[in-house]
Amino acid sequence: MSADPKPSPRASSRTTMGPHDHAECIAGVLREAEAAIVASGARLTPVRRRVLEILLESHTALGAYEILKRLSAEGFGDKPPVVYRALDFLREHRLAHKIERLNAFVACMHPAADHVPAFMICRDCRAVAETTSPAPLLAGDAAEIGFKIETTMVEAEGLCPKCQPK
Amino acid sequence: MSADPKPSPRASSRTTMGPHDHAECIAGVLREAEAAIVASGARLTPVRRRVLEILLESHTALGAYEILKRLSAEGFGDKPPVVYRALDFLREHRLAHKIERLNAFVACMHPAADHVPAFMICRDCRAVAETTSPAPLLAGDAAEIGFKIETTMVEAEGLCPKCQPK
DNA sequence: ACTGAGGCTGTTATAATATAACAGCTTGTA
DNA sequence: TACAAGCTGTTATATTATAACAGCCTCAGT
Repeated sequence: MSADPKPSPRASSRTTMGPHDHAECIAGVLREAEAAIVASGARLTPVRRRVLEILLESHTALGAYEILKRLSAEGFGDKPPVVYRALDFLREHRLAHKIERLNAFVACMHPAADHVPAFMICRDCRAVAETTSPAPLLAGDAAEIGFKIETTMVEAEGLCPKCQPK
Repeated sequence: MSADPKPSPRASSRTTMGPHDHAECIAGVLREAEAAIVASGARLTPVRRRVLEILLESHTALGAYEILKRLSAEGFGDKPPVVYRALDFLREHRLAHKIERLNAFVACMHPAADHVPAFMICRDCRAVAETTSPAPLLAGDAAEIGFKIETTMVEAEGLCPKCQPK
């Protein structure tokens, strides 16, 4: 772990839901992301960096074509592979996750941790809260049938505080 | 619970992976499915029943267009809405699940139980094992931020016993 | 500075997945 | 019989994603 001028907020409290210092949040994640990528020998190029920023700035999960629209408005390419490639890169480096349920993407809120992502997805506004999974899910069942788990994801759908009826 | 001439296998042991009496498996689930649907006042029409059977017969998750191909070969409609509507119906009645990760569908292996589905998905052959989730996942985190969970799903990807290298 | 290798960006084209909207048929009921 | 509800089938289109190739940028070795 590198020295951190200001301690970043508890990883698990980083979500797009509820009150938080968004700018600080973004800066913190970007710092960690940059460090992780450089350490791995890969390059956080302008498109890739911008896609990560767009995801970080968003309070909801974004579809690929939504991200693409913003990229092309800023002078980057406007064809699907541009955004899908950047997303693939970010996902390979664990800086972004795909919310399968929405066919949409979010920035990872704690890139430094090797974790099993778990999401709470608002079906109304698509806000997404990421926490890490509380337990080695399914490990017992997997062992029982000889299945070898490589990645796990938990997706819960419901209503975020804002979208709940009074 | 209704009287059962032969006790069906333990619900959690019903998967498309590993050895089991497939015909018995299918018959058992179909019986439970039919009962649940009749009880709810809905109708298990020929297309719907056939889609459920196709899913039950399969040892892997099936894409909608794959199911549609089989339907149309048997004289049912050959347009996407035909299969998507049947799948929607089955999912509403908890007789089928969508594996978001694969954009594919599987029959529910324990339709009688109100459960949080958890899947182990082979990335090689797409076999899917369903077990019920071991715990009220995320409940603590959800309560903490005021998120109201409606449905949860766990998807683990990896290699099934058959597809693992020796 | 030159050059080749690898990797990144941008493009064309197309594939795969999914839904909206409407017409006509079937089924149960009065 | 005749109506209402709901199911099936259709046309058309939207949305999400990938294959394949061309050109450019970057860096290491010279």
